[in-house]
Amino acid sequence: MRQLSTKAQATRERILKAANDLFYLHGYHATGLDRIIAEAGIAKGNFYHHFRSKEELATAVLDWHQDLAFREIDLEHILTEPSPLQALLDLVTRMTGRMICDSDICKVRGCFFGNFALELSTESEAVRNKVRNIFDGVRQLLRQLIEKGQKLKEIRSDLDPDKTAG
Amino acid sequence: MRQLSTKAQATRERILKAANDLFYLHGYHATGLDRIIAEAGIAKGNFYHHFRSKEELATAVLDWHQDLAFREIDLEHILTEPSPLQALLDLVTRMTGRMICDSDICKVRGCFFGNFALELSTESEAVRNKVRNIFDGVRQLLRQLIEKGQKLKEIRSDLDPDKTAG
DNA sequence: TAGTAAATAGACGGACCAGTCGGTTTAAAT
DNA sequence: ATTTAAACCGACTGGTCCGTCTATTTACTA
Repeated sequence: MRQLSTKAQATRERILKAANDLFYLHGYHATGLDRIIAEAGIAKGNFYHHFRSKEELATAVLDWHQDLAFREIDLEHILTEPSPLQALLDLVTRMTGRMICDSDICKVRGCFFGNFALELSTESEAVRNKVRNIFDGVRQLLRQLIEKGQKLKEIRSDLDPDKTAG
Repeated sequence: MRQLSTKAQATRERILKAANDLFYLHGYHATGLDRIIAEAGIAKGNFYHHFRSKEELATAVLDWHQDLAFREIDLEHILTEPSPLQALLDLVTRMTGRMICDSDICKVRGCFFGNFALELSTESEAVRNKVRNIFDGVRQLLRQLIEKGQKLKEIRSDLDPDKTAG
């Protein structure tokens, strides 16, 4: 990754934040670039200085959102929680908690990555792969917690860890 | 509903079928009208003879798909099945079965209505209401089956039928 | 068979789309 | 102070979007 000045980094961050919110609210196709740059408060040319295309922005937003999600879910806490079963429960609670939206018109806004995949997985291989990697990561995390819980006798040992995680 | 000749009905059906497939595969916004009418083998003007707008097509497709789904799920069988528990299991199995897609690039294509809602619920009140009605219908069906099962002692009576259905 | 409305056709328009490009400002390095 | 490149600007392009328009064919009805 090339070096960015703090100001340029802030610009990039504003773009990602704006795109993240708009994509989540209206979807990828329904969100025009003009709307994103208006929200970010920058000009068109500046956007293309930071991103090659809208698709590249999409993948960058996926990364950005993953970081955000890990922070909000407090992955650190999940990994250090001594009881794997408790860790699992916390993890699932927080993950599902991120998919709720208490507005008049919708109660569920779904999984950010899943929504993205639904709209783009048939069009963009880059997005498809990125989403798959993210899901695989979550699956592995779940599997490890299950295995740990089975060793500590907190979780029934007749369950197949991988399948249960899936 | 005004009377339609058989041929016009067939045309309408072709549009619905094409839109249904394309919307499900690529999503609403990613599917242009030109693509739909090409698939249906008709001209633009003909489309607007049958539908006022793309949005009206969307709601019509929702109705159309609901009919299709009820037929494929064999609602008749569900309602006449003597054991409510068995009926419930069959219903859920068939509903989830409709959300699978065995292609290389995706294993899950999700719920047709849910996908639609995700893309359009923030934009179109008509679509939002229609999807809500459909979901409410399914919820009521589930609730009735649960209540029936509880009367017949097939289902634990300490469950709240409405919440469980939800 | 004449008349009429439904059904079909496709060229066209204005809006908006992602993306480009030449030019300007900012800031760091020499 | 001069140079250089990163950062930024916004008008512009070609294409696609949804939807409109006029014209023509089909089919029923009187």
